[in-house]
Amino acid sequence: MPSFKIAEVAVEGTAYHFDKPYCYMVPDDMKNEIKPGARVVVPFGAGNKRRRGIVLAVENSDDMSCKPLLTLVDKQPLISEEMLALAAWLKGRTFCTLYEALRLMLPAGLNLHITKTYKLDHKPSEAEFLMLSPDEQCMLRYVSRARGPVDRESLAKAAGLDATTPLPDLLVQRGLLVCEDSVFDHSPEASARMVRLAITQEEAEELLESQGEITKKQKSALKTVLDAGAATVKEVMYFSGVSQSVITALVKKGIFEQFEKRVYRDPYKGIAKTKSEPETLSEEQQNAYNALVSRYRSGKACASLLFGVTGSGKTQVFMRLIDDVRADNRTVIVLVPEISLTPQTVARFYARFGKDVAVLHSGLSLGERLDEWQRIKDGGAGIVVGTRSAIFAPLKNLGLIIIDEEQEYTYKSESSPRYHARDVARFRCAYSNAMLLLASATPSIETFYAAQTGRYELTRLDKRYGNAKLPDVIMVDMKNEIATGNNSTISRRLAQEIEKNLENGEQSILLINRRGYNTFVSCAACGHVLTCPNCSIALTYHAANHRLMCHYCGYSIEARTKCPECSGSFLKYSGTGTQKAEQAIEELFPTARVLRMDTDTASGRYSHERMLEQFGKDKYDILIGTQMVAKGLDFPNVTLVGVLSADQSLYLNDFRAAERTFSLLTQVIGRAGRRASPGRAVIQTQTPENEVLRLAAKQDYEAFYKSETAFRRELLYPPFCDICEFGFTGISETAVKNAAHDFFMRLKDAIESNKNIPIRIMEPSPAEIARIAGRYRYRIIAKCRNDKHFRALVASVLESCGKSPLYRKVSVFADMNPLDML
DNA sequence: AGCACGCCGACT
DNA sequence: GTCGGCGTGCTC
Ligand SMILES: [Zn+2]
Ligand SMILES: [Zn+2]
Repeated sequence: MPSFKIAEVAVEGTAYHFDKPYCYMVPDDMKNEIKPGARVVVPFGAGNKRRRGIVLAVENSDDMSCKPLLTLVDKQPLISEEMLALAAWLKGRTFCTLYEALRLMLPAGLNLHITKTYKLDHKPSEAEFLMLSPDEQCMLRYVSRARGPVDRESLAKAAGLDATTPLPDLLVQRGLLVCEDSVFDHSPEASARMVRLAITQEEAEELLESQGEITKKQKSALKTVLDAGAATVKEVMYFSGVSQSVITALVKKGIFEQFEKRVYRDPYKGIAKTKSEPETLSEEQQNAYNALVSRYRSGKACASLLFGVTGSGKTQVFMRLIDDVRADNRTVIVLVPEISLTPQTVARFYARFGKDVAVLHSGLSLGERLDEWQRIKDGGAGIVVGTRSAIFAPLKNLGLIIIDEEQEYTYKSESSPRYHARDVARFRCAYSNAMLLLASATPSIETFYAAQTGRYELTRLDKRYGNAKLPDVIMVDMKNEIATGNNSTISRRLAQEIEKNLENGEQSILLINRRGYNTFVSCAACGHVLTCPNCSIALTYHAANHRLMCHYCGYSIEARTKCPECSGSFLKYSGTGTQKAEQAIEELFPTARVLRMDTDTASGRYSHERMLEQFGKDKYDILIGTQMVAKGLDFPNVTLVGVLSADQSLYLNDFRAAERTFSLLTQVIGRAGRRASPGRAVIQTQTPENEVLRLAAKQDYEAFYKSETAFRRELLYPPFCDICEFGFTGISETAVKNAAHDFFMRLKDAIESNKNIPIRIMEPSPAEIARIAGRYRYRIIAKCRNDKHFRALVASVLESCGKSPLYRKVSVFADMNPLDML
């Protein structure tokens, strides 16, 4: 009987309910080269649209019913067997599609591009040509001169029209052009772009004066760039309140030009060729290292928690372990939160391990990222340092995965595939019999629980370097402050402490968790709160650009003085953000050098870092900012930390609010005591008696852990159960609501017929933020046990609802153990 | 998500 | 009689 080669392919663009490996016939000319892990292009669906795919397996079969592959892109597989298995695992765990999972494992630069293109159907006759409009003639001439098929945009451009013109398709209808999908191997550059004037300043000024030459929004953007000289696209959007399309329009008109500023310095530049010697470990470090290395030597997959306060020298322990693992010729992944992945961190690894280190993070250009990825895959680097997605680095023979600051939320992906890097790390460690090492001073409750119950080994490292003392913590009751006539966001006590620091030439850090100037604006007459038209979120006033902004969808309008509801002219601006706090401090201490740091001041890739560096060099007295000031670099001269309001993050409607607040406060308070003389921390709150605040003040993680686990055991929250969130979003509220209700019924039915699966589901409800960017959001929360029975139940419900018309305009997702419940 | 197939209304 | 509405089902 005849036998064919059949390839099983993960196809792009499938929905969950019809995602599975699809079989394709392998044409003879690809027979010998095709291997699992290679990219292919396949025809899919009734229209045989070309789609990207990844070969999962190659088999012999006599089944002739399948379509043939169109293109085999790679002769050598790009994705290893381990990663193919990981993709299947991710699908089972996170309810994504196979292709979505596989995409995580390839750098963006290897994404093929399939574009609709046009070419001549036949050489047009003179008569045919003369029948056409001048624009059409223009296009036809362009196509006949081109070497290959032409994409829509260049075609439109050739005739001086914009890409939405229907002319190309009209020419197809008349049988002059044919349309096809073409595959391009290299993607256009990503969008971290800068713009500057492509015309002279005088011309720009003339344009601003002119009538009708450019639109009002374009003028606004032009003015911003004229003032700034050059700016990132993001900055222009922020300061002129326009969307990206306005800027691209100006680029197309030849008024702006785009250029790429290399924000990254050459990673190897200035790094000594000779490797730095291992530092000697303190006794405590040595003990921790001994414990960890003997666990690693077991040769079995295992996991450890290194519970160590910041500044206890975790990194030296990591490096010694890495030495051992590399000596065995096994490889290492080190994950760090985005904010800690600074040139200093990187330089430390380069200095110690040289070119054996590869760095993967979002600041690399597409090309740089591809180069590093290739180098890792080829075995040119055995140590990968990076952020969340580096967990998919194409290393072979893994021996160790380190996740530093393991409680950080950035390790959980917020979009599909909704994976947690920690879980992926566990998979990879199991596959390679490697060790997983989690490290933190304030581990997630789940992780510490696992360490307490023996699933992870617990190793401590709790002496601070040089025996630095804990800071004195002063709680300030803001209720008293208001009662005694101080309405400022800065309490008298905090002001005194800042004053002291200024006198002594010591530095202070102030944490405030909201950006902007005022956090909301309301009408004194009718009480109307100004909200974003696309989101159920109050608009924030930004003084820097005098606009009201939405932090969720980017919407902004010019700040106003009249109520849009009742036209009343008393709009109350209230709530304090970083900008207002900065102003308050400047008014209180006019001579102090104040640095503000939030996502608005720090938009360039390295600007945070540069700001922190300046602060570290004593160029400023006071640093005010959001979370980002709590993490990252060490500042020996900081002796005072102020938390302007501990309350808003503490009283969020989220069972993890306490954990998150504790972790943030502990980190920021810890910043005040990193040298011999003890520092001070001032915490402003309406509830000074709150236990979480008290324990954070004492930096007592274990007491916090005890009280928090008691609470979670009582009310059944992780780690005593798992939580699965089902999310529903869409433009129409009734459609979203109906879908959520239907899903709820399906879940109930499924539970009814699987009585042995422990689940508790809540009625569907609007999400905490009921609408974002024009989409309504509903959700169902389930308390469950994340085992294969439960996952199979979820998978079957998701599959069944994909077929129902109720879900036509609604997107549905399942998120296992989401980290924030907003 | 797209696309084809199929079964009812109103319009030449 | 048939053109086109969109409900239903399938994607190797
Ligand atoms: Zn009003
Ligand atoms: Zn918005």
